[in-house]
Amino acid sequence: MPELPEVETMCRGIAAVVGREIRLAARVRCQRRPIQVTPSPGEWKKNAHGQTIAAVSRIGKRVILELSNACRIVFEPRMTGLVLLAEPPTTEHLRFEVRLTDPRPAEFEDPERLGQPLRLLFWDRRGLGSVRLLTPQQFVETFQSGKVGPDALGVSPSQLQSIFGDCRQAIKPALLDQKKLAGVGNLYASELLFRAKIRPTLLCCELRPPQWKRIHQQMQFVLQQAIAYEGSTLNDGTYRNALNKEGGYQNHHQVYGKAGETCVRCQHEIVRMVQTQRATFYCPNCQK
DNA sequence: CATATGTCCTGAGAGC
DNA sequence: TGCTCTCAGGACATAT
Repeated sequence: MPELPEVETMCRGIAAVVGREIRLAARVRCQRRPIQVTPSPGEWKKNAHGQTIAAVSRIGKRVILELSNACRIVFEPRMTGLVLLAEPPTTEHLRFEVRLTDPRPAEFEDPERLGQPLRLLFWDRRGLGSVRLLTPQQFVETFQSGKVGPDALGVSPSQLQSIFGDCRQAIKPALLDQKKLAGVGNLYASELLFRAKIRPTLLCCELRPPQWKRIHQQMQFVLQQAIAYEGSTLNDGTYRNALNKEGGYQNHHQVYGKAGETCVRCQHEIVRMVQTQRATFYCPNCQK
């Protein structure tokens, strides 16, 4: 479930692609039902092949490659998508490949691949993700204001309050609305509200400035710390960084997936509930 | 417009 | 052991 920290880790992990030229960018044939790849192979050839990757960036939970012709390649991992420079976890779910010019940086040297170009891969077990090539105009239309909210790591406490303050939704499902705020997903929403000592069911319009300040503070803390640990690899082992290594933040979760366990602050039992069809974990004693 | 629900997908784990 | 069923949730389409 790549959220902001996992997608940021992917971006950092593929920084070596910047400055390289795209030799080929195409779907990989696999036995599974195909993921969404747009536009047509002909358009990919016209607008991606031969272009240099000018920059790697992130918009919310998407990885963006900016090309020298100002087109963008957008990777959307959704539930199980991975952007990799290493060999994928399985060849079965390999979906898309970007072949880049040599030489590769030394840390990616693999004797078995000598003489082959550096490959940037998109792997997706469940196949809910997508890969898109957007023209500059399409890129602006896709991400213009209103389509995606400000980044969760770039907002101020007062901005947070102005985004959510009038909302009559509960705070936890509201945090998941990417049109309001980009980057927070189901796992980190529970974690940050626990640390902020805010009950997930409180309506946004009931929250006061001191509470928004705590939410802001713990949102920055949790997301930054999760980035430092290269994201969370849950028990299913799906999430990996760009070199196919596990993240480490799952060892620092305090409530997510911990129903029935003891609260680290007050020893009360952690509870699982469902809000808008998503699991929420919290401590009923110390989240007021 | 705001908020809620249904849909896609695979594989792990539960229960019998 | 081996089968069936449920569940996980990101983003979008559709419904209220």
